[in-house]
Amino acid sequence: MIGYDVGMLTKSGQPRGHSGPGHSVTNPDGSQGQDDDSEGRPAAGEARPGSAPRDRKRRVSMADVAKLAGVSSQTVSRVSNGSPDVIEVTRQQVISAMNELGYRPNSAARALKRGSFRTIGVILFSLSSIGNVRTLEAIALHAATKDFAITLIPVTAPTQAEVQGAFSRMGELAVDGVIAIMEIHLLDAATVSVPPGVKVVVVDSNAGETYSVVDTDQADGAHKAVEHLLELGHQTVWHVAGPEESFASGRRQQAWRETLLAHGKEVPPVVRGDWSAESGYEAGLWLAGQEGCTAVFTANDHMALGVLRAFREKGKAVPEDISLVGFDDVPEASSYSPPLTTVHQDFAQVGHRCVDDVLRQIRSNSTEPGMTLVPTNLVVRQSTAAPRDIDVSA
Amino acid sequence: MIGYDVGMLTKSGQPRGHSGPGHSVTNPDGSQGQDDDSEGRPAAGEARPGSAPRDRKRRVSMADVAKLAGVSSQTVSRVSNGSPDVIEVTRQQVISAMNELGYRPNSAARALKRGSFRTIGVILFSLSSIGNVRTLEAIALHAATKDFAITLIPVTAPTQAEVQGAFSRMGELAVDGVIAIMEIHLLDAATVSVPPGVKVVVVDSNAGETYSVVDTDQADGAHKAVEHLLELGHQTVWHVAGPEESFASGRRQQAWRETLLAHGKEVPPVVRGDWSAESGYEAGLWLAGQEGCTAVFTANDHMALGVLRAFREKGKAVPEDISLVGFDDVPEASSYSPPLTTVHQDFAQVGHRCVDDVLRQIRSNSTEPGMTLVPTNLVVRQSTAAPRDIDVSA
DNA sequence: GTAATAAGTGTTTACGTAAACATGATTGGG
DNA sequence: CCCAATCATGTTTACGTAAACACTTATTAC
Repeated sequence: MIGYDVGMLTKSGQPRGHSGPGHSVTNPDGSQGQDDDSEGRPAAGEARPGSAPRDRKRRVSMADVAKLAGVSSQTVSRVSNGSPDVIEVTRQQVISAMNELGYRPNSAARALKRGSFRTIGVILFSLSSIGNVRTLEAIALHAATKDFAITLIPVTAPTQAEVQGAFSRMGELAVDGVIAIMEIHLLDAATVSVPPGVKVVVVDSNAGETYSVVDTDQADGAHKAVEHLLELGHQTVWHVAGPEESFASGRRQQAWRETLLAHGKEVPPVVRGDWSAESGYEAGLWLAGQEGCTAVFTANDHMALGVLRAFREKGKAVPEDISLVGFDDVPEASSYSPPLTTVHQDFAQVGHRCVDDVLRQIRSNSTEPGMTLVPTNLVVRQSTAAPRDIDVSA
Repeated sequence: MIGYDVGMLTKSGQPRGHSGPGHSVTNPDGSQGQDDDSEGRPAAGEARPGSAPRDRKRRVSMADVAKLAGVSSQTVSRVSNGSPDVIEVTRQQVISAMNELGYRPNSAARALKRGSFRTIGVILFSLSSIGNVRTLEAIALHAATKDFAITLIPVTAPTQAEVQGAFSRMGELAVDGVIAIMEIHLLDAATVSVPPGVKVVVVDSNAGETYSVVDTDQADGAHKAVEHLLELGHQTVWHVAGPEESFASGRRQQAWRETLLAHGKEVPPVVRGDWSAESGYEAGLWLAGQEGCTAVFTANDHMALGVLRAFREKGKAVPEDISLVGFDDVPEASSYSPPLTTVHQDFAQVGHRCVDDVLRQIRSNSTEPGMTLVPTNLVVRQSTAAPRDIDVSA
């Protein structure tokens, strides 16, 4: 995966000439080109004798293509939309006219006529969490395969007002459906009104009864993490939770607690962080001083990183003195010291399902909610082991 | 920043007992086959034979509002666009009619008429790098303040064909300008043709003479990193570079080399990684075995994380045995062990400038390229120190 | 051979908005 | 008091596309 490139600074910049002339449709500064049309177009906006180099050359429309190809604009439309009712010869004429003029369908007009934009809006508060980013990426990629575009609707602050604002802008935005990625519980149907007919899917929230929800199976993941530690022989498992406002955090914490109780274990006090590595560090400092703490489950990997640092500074070895499990499986988790045992979230899957669900709603023109939980799996690395004083080998 | 929620486990996990009854759960391996569907192209629409409770209530249009308010639709348009030429009484009538009917402007029609969508397209290959993500976030936020929306145009593979495809889709996409975030040098003007009139800004590439470019001042950052290590008294600085295709990597490497040469230092062989922590780990294993290696500059923080792990495993202490500097200043860098000295990139600034530049081009209707370099600054933490055998205190 | 289809293409129209132009009402200067 | 200027509003039109329908031919059915 890595190579040694001794001293090689040869300005390797240029990726093979690839000059291939072939088909230079457009000169970026293209003063001219654009052939056709020298025969005076009725609109004649060109006049502008004075300075003003407005090269506001009207875009090529179907009518232009139709004229060149010697057909009606409706036929051009049919070709453009792949209608089977066009004879091959005509189709070729139209296509070559399209190429000659560099025709591109105008999506505004198309959307106006069709009443659909083939676009999905994604509302998100922040891209600072790995999960949001990966989910967004998956959404974008999957939507692209369905020929849908993605419009981003950032929300600057996680307040009711902001979210409400984002939703009400929906109505006027060029969007057929909406995916809201919110890790905060702001989506009470009571307080946020969505324009009628807008299809919504929510990631990670409590809006389950009003809108479709897609999410990682948080409880399942936390359960697996805790079970793993208990099976190794730990008496109980401590927990570094995420911020209180986060639903994901809440669900992980709840599952952690329930799993402990189900095994008849004591439930230690919760340490609460804010997802950041820094807060994990502080939590770790405190945990390192707790008697009998041999196993810790942190609600995400970044906090686990902070915990690791704190433990190292306090002379606690991982996993010899304390075992640690994270959540997320960020790409770097395998390079922590030691490599982190963690719960892998399949964000790609989450994004995929989101798109499928909005498209389902758009197709069926209904807003009937569904719920999808994407399973997790535990990735065991080297940050967990049996506790010192217990022998489970027997 | 973190609070101790001691013992407070009493149901605190479950914010508002929202355990949600009812509500069908769709199994991930979804029996609901509706996946790969026939959605591809809208060849034949709907067909919907029987019932079809299409509540296709035509959307409220200006005409409806006009009728209710007893004015012409043009007056509604004026109110909608904040024209000053409407008398207050009339304006209020229109506004209340709007509210009553729940009118929202139709952006398709608006765009068709205006020839502008107030939308910026962002082409990106991947969201896996921190920089891209943070830049995108900044772009989205800043564009929002300018009342522009963001459309995502993901490119699945960093090939010429893909990028070309993305650009030619531009023409038909509802986009007034484009920001391309590409860390790969694929944007030769010769091979990629942009539809005429499309305003382009490129982040991190070599397209400087054709398109506007905005980027972090990579050379400056690398220079600062190397200078810092040399000032501490190290004889030279080793380098873990990013992948060869990356321009950012190339510039950092080049600046590293030039700085060493400027100080008359020897230039050690380059170790090449691929940005991942894993590749950093491998690089670190190799570096740990090199005689005289006391200072390392890695081209990003994640690789530095891997290097740290390798050094720890090889018994090399940081910074006592080897000093280490990263690049990016990811949020967790301060929680590495030890906290990492690194070059901070101001991605927010980069995104901000991108938007400003596209908007400039859109406003002036020119595509005249500009170039903006955003300065970096070195964040000194605890991974760097003077080498063992040198005394710089004098 | 004629009627009934079907296939391929053209014509008309509507989508919702806003620019350009037109109208009617008010004002003010001489 | 009239003409011009200004203001507030109405009317017409065009933006580019695609649905609905109309119109030719060719093909098939009898």
